Amino acid sequence: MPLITLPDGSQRSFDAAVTLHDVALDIGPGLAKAALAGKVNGFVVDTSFLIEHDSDVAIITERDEEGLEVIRHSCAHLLAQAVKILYPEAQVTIGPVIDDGFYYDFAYERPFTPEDLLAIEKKMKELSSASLEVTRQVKSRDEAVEFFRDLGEDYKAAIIESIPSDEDLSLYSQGDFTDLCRGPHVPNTSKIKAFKLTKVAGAYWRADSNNEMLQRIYGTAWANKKELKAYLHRIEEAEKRDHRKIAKKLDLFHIQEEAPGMVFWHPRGWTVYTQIEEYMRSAQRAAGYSEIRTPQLVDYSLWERSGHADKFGDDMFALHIDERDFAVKPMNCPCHIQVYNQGLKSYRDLPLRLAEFGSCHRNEPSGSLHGIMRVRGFTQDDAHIFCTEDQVQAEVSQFIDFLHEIYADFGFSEVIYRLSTRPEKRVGADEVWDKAEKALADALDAKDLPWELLPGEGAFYGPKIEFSLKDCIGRVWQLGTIQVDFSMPGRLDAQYVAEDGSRQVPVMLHRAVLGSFERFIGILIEQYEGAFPAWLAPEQAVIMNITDKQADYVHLVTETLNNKGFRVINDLRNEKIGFKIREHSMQRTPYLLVVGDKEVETQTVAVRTRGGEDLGSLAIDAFAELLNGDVQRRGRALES
RNA sequence: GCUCAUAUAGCUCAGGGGUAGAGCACUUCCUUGGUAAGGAAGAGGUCAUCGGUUCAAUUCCGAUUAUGAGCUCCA
Repeated sequence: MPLITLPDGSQRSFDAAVTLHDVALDIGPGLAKAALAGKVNGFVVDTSFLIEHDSDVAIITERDEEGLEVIRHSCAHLLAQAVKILYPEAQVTIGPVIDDGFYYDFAYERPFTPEDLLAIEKKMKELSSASLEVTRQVKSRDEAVEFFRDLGEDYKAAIIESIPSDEDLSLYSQGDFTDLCRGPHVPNTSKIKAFKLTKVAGAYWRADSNNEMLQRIYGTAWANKKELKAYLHRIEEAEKRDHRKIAKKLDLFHIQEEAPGMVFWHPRGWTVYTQIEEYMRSAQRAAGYSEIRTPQLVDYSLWERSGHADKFGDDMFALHIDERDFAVKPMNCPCHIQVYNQGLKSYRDLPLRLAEFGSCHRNEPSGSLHGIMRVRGFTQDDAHIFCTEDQVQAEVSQFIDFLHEIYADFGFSEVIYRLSTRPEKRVGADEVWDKAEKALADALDAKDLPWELLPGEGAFYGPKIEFSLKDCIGRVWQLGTIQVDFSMPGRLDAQYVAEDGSRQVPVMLHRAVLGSFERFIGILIEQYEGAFPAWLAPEQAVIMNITDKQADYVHLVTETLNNKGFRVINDLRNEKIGFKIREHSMQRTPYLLVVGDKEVETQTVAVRTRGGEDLGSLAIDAFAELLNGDVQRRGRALES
């Protein structure tokens, strides 16, 4: 006699056990038709789920977040079914839901081509139109292994074998296709109405690069065609923000074949870069850091002592000159310890904060290079804080506040926090790692920040907090970090004299706010779509004449504004004003100043924003004040 | 590093076994025009590199390098 309580609090009782579908039907035939799955006492289940006891029940439709997930998951099965029909030798493996869609990995003798993808998608549409019923059955683990072995699905059998033998497993079937799955799934393939296969790529079996490569097909699926279309449009728009495309249009930098993974900065891009560097320099000075500069090329023995040669050696550029081995520095920390080690330090000197805009080179795998987001030569806003154990948490806490202030100046608010703990390849004793990991977790908790744990993802010398942002198409990039290091100072003989006169080893905090200038600028370009706020813009204003007659006045205004410390250029080309406005608007110059006879006469400039807003005619001083206000606000005020 | 794809003018791209194509940009000339493209003419390429097949390769095949997507790895 189950008594069903619905989300609105209303109750319905039934004489006998009922399926979720029956409950939906009891509420209304429309709902029964729309039902994709349901929630019984908080667990998402199929519409065929039999309710035998009093329960809280909700019907899930395409309008629920969970409904969309069910659709995507079922769409992955639809993909697998289509592939098995078209390419019977392909073996199925796994097919999970991801952001905005799903993928499915197949083992197949050859890679799928874009043409294959079209054929598969066509078959999927056929299967959806065929309205195949999706049914669920339960088997014991051993039965399931046997079932998939008989089908020749060795990967699937291997997956099941790694599940404890006393567990029962659910299998879902549609047509002749059966897959192992926890579920739930849509009751009928016709519920999968709006989907598209997006790309095909290799992916390692069980995510291990030592294993064979499988063929991964990605797709996206939505509740209806309209949402699918909106998604595809969104992706298209996002791709326009790609920092590589914008950088070319705005002449910011380039990368060429002779220096893979290294940036050639052009005047306009370098202006942005140096503005950021100057800003960071003064912010750091105010926060109690001392700036230093250390060598790029250092004898290999230092990297051996620091542990880099052992744990990081494959990623370093090493060279042999005049019978000596050197390496280009991949990190600044060992060099910073050398600066620390000059002169005996007292506990009174701590915390000692040494900062460097340190140029580093790492031989990153060729396949991982990506625009200026992932390069081989980059500059970190790096610093190392030498302190006592007791000072760690306060320093971490202070750093997080500092980082938030800086991100706010750049207009970023949605930071992703992650704590990475000890990796397999590491230096230092486990007790030391325990202490370091706890210090970081405590600092985050004390600020009540939401964070995600990444076990095993820490640096080889210590755990870290990562501060990440997303790029225009949703890829997450780590920018800032703070890492506790109880190991390297000891390895490189850093000491201080404690209050009691004893020699102690300081703790070292590695930290960066922007991470690398290169990556950070890449993110900024995408964030602003190239329209940098005035304080960062390569050129803050351009002054244009209508005819040659105003040229002298334009020169005068240009000089006046540049003398006030602004970055202003002029455009005296023999072109129509509309042409110049179009060009400079596309170059994203914040202010376009037009000068005709009228402006010369009244000693003004006609001000237009890059967005097309007409601010009227302003005296030079008034414009300077306007621009100065923008510069002072930095990225905190949203621009029109 | 792995899988797949791509590489043609400064940029964006078309083409195709036998003198290489467009738009924009560039140069010159005309035009001095008030808020997102004024007009005309001209110049510009060893078709990424190295090999192979062929009477003939920029085109077909292979390797290399770089780039792109994804995987793996990391700021």
